[in-house]
Amino acid sequence: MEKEWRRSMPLLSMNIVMQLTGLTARQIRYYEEHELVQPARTEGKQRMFSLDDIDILLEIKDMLATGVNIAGVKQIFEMKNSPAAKNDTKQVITDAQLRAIVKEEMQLAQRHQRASLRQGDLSRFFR
Amino acid sequence: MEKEWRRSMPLLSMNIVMQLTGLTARQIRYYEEHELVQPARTEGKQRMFSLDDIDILLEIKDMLATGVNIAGVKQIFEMKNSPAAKNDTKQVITDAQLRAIVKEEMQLAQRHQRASLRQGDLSRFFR
DNA sequence: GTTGACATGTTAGCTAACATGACATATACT
DNA sequence: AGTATATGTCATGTTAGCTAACATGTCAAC
Repeated sequence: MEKEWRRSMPLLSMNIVMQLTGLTARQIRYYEEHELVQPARTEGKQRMFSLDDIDILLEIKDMLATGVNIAGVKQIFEMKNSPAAKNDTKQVITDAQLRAIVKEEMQLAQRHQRASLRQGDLSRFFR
Repeated sequence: MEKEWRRSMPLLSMNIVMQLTGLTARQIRYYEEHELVQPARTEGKQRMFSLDDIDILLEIKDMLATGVNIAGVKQIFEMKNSPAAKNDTKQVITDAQLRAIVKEEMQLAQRHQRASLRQGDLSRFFR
């Protein structure tokens, strides 16, 4: 309970954070620009980082090194912080639709008419 | 219980899947290449997709449209399927380390020696 | 206060690679 | 027989992520 706010206490300057993370100032600002970190500011607008911020920065560094891009990192962070998000591949096709599709498809195949259903994007029918 | 295997039953051909998802064959193969989908195969090596596959493909399409890249999509999928992964920003810096850092930093600042700790990447000490 | 290191926001530009397209050839379906 | 798919290779546009550079602003110490 005491450690908690100690970790979120903004006491590290840009300079130190650069050393701790191995990131350039430009990179760090870039990540902030994309809302991945929100360091506190002094009255004079200078960034002050907490330990939590450092953790986040190191995580970003990790993921980027893995090949994930900023958009991906953001998505993953959101996923971590939202308790929901647990939905396994949401069901976008109902069984009824399936039956219709397959039936339609078979009819078409049988009639050698690859003209109607087969052309055009049907994805709009789903989700 | 019956619907389950119906959804995972591979019965859709490339052609249909293209219509259903609005993706090109090239795209779908590309995603498979990156192990995001694993469609079944006929004896003649032709892909046969299940409804679950379709769901996955639509999800991929969604995320890519959002700006997430393949690596990100993969990461997110893994995160969904692994029960753990729940770790909020794992602690990479201990309080002891913190004290050392800050102390060191203050001493250095005081002595006007911006030469020792301040240069070099310290990120290797963490994680 | 004045000084000198450090931060800031902004702009401009590089580069590497991601995601697709396109084509060719071979094999599989019906 | 004729379309649909497979696989592989080459090519391409776009843009994400970053560096470099600048002019201005901040902070601590003397």
